[in-house]
Amino acid sequence: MPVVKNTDDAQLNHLLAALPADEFARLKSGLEPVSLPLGKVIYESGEHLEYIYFPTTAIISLLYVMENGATAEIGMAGNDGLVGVALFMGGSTTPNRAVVQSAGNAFRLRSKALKFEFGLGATFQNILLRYTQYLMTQISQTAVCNRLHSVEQQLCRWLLINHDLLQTNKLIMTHDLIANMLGVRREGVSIAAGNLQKKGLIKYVRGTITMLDRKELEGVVCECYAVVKQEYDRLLGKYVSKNSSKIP
Amino acid sequence: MPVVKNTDDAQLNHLLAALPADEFARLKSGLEPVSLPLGKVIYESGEHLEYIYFPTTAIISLLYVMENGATAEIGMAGNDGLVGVALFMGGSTTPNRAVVQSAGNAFRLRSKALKFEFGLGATFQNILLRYTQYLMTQISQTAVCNRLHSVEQQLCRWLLINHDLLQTNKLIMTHDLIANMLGVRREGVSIAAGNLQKKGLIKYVRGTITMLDRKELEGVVCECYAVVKQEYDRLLGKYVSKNSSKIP
DNA sequence: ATCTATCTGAGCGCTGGCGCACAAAAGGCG
DNA sequence: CGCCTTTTGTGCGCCAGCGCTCAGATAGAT
Repeated sequence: MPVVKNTDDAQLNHLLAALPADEFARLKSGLEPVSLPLGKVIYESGEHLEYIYFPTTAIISLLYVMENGATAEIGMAGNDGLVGVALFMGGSTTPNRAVVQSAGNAFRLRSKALKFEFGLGATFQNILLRYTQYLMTQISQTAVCNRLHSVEQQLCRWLLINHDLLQTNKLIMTHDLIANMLGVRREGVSIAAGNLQKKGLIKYVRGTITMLDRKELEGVVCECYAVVKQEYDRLLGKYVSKNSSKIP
Repeated sequence: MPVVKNTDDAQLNHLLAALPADEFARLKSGLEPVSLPLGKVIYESGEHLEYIYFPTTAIISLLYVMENGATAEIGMAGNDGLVGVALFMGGSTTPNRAVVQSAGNAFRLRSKALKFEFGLGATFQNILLRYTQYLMTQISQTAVCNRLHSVEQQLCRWLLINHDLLQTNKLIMTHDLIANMLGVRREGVSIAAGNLQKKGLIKYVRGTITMLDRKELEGVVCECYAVVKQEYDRLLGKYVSKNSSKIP
């Protein structure tokens, strides 16, 4: 159900925007705009994928779901990336869930068209593989961060990542949902958020968090945040515009 | 410094063994056997890679090193895989270290030959990408396991993975080294190992751990172990022989 | 305006893992 | 054979995060 007919918006996604004209031209007709509501499950763990998604304004979270129902986030993708690497990596699916964390739009592309263009071994393939390596860095850093850092630091990191992907500094998200992402207790998030609020770095009321002082947040966050960000620039900087994650 | 002239041993690596005759023939001359001593650093975090490694009897650990020197393992590769995905993914390097965890042999292949064969888009590419997806699963599961499971369970998992990659049930490894891998205290490992020994599942003396009862270990371990193993079979089962990780 | 569901604050007690410090045991080496 | 290094056992005190429970606050619905 295409909402818009033209694909100009596709340029909002940094990866699509980075493609040479001829490669984009081939993909263009296959790019279907979709609107993604908050909470929508893009794909379920182990379910074969049909489409790859290139978010433009939406943010999608990669969630791991344990047997007992506990969840933990392993990565996130917004207009800086894509969702569905398993399609071109060959596995067709992955053992994790993808959920819309912030409502917005995306373009999706059918598996067949994706694989064809990927198989040409040109820029598209290069960008997709580099993005995948970036995603691995994200996941690795999450693993390490889970092991070694406090909830407060992890919350900071999570807020900053969101801020980078959002077009605003307002975040629609309850403590409970954040707790599910971070894989910790809701109370733990409330306490950590309370501390940040006391320090004047954020402000929140019933499901809306406003980031007030980015600089200070960057002072509290652990090294994990910067490492991942730098790796994005290193891997994809030559394709996407500088300061891709700049916020007004 | 080739130790052996012929490359028959290369068949010990499951990924190389899975290649069609013609693809292997092209790679053959570029495969250089190397002997990897315990503790050797294959590549340092951020250092540009020259070779990709296909272990035959060695086990290599992917270690993340924090600014303060703390370490945590994010993945492991033995004869079931390879080390150096960054070479074909495009990044040339990754922000983690690769260390020999169990001495043994491997074959290495120069970046240039690797990229050429990868670029052909045949089975080799397919296997490498599938292995990379498997590695992502490994890392994801580590992230989740770090978040949600006890040291004892993680130790179990670590022992079982090693057992799968080893040709023996004897493991040369001190508690202290294991602690560095798991990113926990040495004492924590000693206590967890002590418990497992009391239960009769393992036995250890000064740097040597013997696995006595695999079945029981599988009873104690968390779900993370099986998930990763199944994903290997799903992604690469059609290429490598069944029960690739069977131990006598 | 009131009710109700949702969200956040706060207070228990508990436990796993941390940091530190030191003792005991097991090799290795001269 | 005795010294010395490495490895493992043990025992503190400490704290972050967990599970549970309940109260207060807030927005949305009726």
